[in-house]
Amino acid sequence: MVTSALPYANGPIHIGHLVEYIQTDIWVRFQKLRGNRCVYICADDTHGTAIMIRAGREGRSEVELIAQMSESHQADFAGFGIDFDHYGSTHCDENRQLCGEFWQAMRDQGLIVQRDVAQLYDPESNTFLADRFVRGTCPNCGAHNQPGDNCGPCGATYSPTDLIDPKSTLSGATPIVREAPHLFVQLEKLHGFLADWIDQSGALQSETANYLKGHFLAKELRDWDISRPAPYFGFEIPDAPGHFWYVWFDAPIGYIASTAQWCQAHGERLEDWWKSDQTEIHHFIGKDITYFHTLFWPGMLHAAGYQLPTKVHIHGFLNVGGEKMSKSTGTLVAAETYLRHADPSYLRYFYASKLGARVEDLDLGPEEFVDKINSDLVGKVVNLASRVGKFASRTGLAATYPEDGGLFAAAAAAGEEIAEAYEACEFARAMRRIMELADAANPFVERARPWDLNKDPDKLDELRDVCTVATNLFRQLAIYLAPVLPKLAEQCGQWLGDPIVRWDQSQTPLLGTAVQPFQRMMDRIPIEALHKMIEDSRNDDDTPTTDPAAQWNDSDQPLQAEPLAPEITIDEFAKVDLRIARIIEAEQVPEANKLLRLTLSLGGTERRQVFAGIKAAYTPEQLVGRLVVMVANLAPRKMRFGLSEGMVTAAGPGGAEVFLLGVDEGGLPGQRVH
RNA sequence: GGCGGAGUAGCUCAGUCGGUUAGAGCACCGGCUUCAUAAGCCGGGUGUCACCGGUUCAAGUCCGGUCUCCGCUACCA
Repeated sequence: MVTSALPYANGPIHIGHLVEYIQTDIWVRFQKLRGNRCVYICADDTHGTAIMIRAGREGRSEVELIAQMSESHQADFAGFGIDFDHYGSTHCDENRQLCGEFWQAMRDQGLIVQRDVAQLYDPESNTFLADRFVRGTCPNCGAHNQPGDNCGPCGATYSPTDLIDPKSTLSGATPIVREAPHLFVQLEKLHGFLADWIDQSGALQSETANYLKGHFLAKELRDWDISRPAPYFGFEIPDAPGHFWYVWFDAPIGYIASTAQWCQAHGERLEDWWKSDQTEIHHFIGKDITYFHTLFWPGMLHAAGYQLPTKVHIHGFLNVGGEKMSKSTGTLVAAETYLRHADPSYLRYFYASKLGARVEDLDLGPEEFVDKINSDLVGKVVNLASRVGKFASRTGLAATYPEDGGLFAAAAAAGEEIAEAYEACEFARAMRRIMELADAANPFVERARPWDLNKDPDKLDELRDVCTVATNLFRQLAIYLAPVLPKLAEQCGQWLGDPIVRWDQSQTPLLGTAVQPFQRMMDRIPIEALHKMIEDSRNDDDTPTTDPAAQWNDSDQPLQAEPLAPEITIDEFAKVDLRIARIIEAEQVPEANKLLRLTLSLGGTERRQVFAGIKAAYTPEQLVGRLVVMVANLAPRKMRFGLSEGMVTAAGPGGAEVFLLGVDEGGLPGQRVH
């Protein structure tokens, strides 16, 4: 039983998602090629506030929205050769029923408690507001238009009910605080079980087990808020009318529900797949949803008497060109956009060549991508077939395997090692070994010189022998690569009239058979294709840029990261007393990670001590003597290292990217900024 | 600050149990070749194995420490 995480029905599939689905699909295809019984299950994750809001905004029902989204997801996956045994939806009767079963089990074991929760409620939309649907003024620093859970500028975390002047992003209305009963899972009651499972089962990569032990298991596990009051798009809780299961409760159960549908269609028993110790259960997920799958989910399975995962395979995120993907730079490439510009096999191979079994982010560099495809796949693998293709079609394959200097035997012997790498999800290692075999195969053709043999009619047998060797070496590669490149395996099978269906076909040469006319199997990719893809992707979502004098090409990213605050009056601005100040002392605060201690002079004897979070951006030496702009009438604040009596103005996202505001020539300490 | 990962050729990375002169692919240079998709073959490496110290007959590898980068996490005006 193998699953990938259920994609949320709120947006299209992009190349970041595809890391996981390609990784899983390769592993599943490998298992099947090895003759293992293996079922690959997935589904759309369809519930929650976001879906409800979006459907409302688009003026259609949730059911319509998720149906359309499911169709588009499945088309994207099909385009990349992701071969699910079944693709379902969390919004189905099977799931509702299974959720009820899990719920009852958890009730029976006394894991559920009820408590009132004060939450912001939008009286206009008649909706409780999730954190991200509220914006307001940060209670800590006063920054405007901040989201409901944390403040961008100061990083403070708080509850949305703490926000000053909160506004609903749905209606713009001022939310009211409303108490509503919520149901909680007392996860702490499963603490011992989870600790044992994480420690003993071997289901988790060591770094993940370590992370959980350090961050969650070290203290008491908090109750998990598992219900949402109406209105909510999801399943109503049978014994708590007006309350719905939180989407993260029914989503993983969707794995089982989707399996149930598959069972029904194929005459299988669900128990054999989810309640049998004869069946391995493998989840492939991204690191962002680690704790749902390593704490809540095992707890739920345990409570309901289902089999626990054999392995939770966790992968990292995709970067593009060394940076996080982003819409504005066009690196967040939609699956559909990719397919307009490049062959899906390329991405499958590229990811395979980068993926290991650890939780590590991977990087897609356009140059590296093009190099790998053109050198490895086209130059080495496919070209091997291509260079004898024409001759082989004429001669066919010899009846007995000719002398090849041990090449075929060596490649056959490498099969187990390659298989082990696949099995362990060390795809990069597998690809490396396969390319070594391809490297060894090409010199054979060179030395045998089939093009010379071809000119001499008397040497037809010799030519056939050479073709037999080269063709079989290619076929071995195609078999080893079949999990990654199913299309190539298919092409190879058609060419030689012998479909690739089993791994151990790599151990025996194909002999005494005719060969179909050779057709090219794969094209080189020009780097421009990737540039166009990114260009195209940038245009995909954004309106065309109407740039009259955009000669500086400034990104809109900073503004998006921190949208404009609400309008204020001149009087409100006047309350802020900004002054020019001179930094007369600057020193490190050894215990602080980000802070420098500054002494500012406002001229004369007026001094202020300020702690500024600019340590990563400036050294004390760079600062002494500089004029800066400070907030001079800010209430003093006691910090761990002393009293901070003001604030130095600076811009930038933070860390080393902090830029102090300067003062042009002539400004004097103590002068007010108007 | 805590936890985890990484640092080896211009780039991407192998390097097993400590054991010969530290490797591969790509890129680059020279030659050969013309079957093949301007593909292929042969040859070409002067690397501070991040740094310092230790153990050892022997350290890229083991131990201790330091630095840098990445991820998560905390603190942070």
